[in-house]
Amino acid sequence: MSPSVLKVFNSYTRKKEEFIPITPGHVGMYVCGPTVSGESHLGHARPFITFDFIYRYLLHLGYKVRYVRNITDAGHFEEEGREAEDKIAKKAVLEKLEPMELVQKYTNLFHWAMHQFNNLDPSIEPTATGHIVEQIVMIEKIIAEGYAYVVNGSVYFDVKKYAAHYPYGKLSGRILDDLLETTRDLDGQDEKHNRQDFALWKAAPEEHIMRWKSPWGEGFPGWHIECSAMSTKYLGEEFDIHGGGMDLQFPHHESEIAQSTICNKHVPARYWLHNNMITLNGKKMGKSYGNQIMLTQMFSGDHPLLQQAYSPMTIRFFILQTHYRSTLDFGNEALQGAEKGLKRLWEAYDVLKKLEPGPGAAADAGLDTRVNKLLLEFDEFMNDDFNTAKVLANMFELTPVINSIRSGHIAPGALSAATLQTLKTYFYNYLEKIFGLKDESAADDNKLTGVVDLLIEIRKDARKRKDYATSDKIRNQLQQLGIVLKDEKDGGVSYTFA
RNA sequence: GGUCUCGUGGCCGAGUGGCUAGGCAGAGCUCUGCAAAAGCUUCUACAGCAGUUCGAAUCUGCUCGAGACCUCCA
Repeated sequence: MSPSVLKVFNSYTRKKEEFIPITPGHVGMYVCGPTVSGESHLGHARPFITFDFIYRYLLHLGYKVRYVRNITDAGHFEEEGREAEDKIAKKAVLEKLEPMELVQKYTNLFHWAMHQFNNLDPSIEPTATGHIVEQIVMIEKIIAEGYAYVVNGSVYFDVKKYAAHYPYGKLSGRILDDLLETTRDLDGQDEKHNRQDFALWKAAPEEHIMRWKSPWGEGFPGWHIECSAMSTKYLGEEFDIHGGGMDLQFPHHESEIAQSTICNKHVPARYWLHNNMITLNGKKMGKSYGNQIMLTQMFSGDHPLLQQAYSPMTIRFFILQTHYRSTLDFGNEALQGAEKGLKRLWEAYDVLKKLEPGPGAAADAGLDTRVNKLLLEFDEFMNDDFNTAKVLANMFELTPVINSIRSGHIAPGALSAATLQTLKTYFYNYLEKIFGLKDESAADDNKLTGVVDLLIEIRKDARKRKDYATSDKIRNQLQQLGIVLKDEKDGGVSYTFA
């Protein structure tokens, strides 16, 4: 079988393309991070888990990856054209907190959630407020190039002029004329030459707390410029992958492209990857829809729509079971299905780790071949635009094989030693290294496992004496504590912590 | 209104012309002191209509339905 190459769906060209990094062996990846003006909800989990397994897969392929994910802590306009209220400043007033205190609080919470999900930390996590100077420099350059204009201390990007020379709207499939017709009629837009122009810098009104000095007076940066400035600074004028949610395609990413094209003469990234949304009853989960479930609520189960708590790994697995470019509908039944499926898969993985190869060559050549084929497909599926769903399907097909070897339905020597080793390697690589799943059920307390082991010994003795009352008592009481005992056929006992 | 996407069995979801997706739930059987787990077997699909084709969930058209973006948004 010829080794397949990584192909990714590029939103910019709307095609699956072979992934070829600009610098061989190295990958620069920028992913739009959170706005830390509030708590993260379930929808936010999707992009960060998605780009985490993409990051992990690139590492697995042997690339040196610089993964940059920003923290948007400068806030944007709540309602453009109106009083230009800074989202973060406004909330801070409500909660009577310093803006940076609020930013820190939600940044910490975000980091905590990311670690719950076992997401790897990005290589660099720059903040918008820490890069005001870079943003100002970039804006000056755009003005110098003639693609931005200053009005009353604010700076706007001239989209109309840009569109006359460059393919504006290519990423989002938009036509400028359509935008002209359909852009909402908002108040106070008189500053802009054209409605679709966007702010690079906004003059800060008196009450605005977050403000910085600039050549145009005191103000704060527009939303899109931060990503352009920070990606350019850390990844260069042209880098490999730019990621984010599909809802950022327009206007955010389209604007980034315009800014970078003027400043750097390049579309910033070669491959644009966008994950789809998590929906609730078919509707996108989001603040404005009022249908969001916070991550802390997911983990605790404390929400009217939740029948139970769902662990971070359950959510991660739930997301992995779907292709990242498909919408994923939230539901208790679906989450519970994911929880059980993950448990079954993980238990088989635990069994696999302990399997010893049988003597000699594969006793069942047909099975041996089938197992190898399923394993090799893992790489093919991942190379085909990160099809984690198909990899997991193959894992589930291998699960009965693993369990059958353990239970004796399949002879231990049915698989060759080499195949068994490959099986172990692939499961480790995919489950732990690439998919980033981890065991949540394990007790992290040696004393506890010692006590459980002791109880199991006592129960074994009881069963030998056919003292089932005692043995059942031990099993039932432990179960009430969330420790589930299973009698194996070979006389052993395994247990899991709920 | 404009642009675009989607509609798969009880639930979640793979899948771009022919071959079983997979998970969860349900049913039966085997194993087991009992239970749990596991193994084996099994029931529900491709929104509707028409067309292209030897053959379509997969291509085309229409109808119905849902959603996304056009404003902050993962």
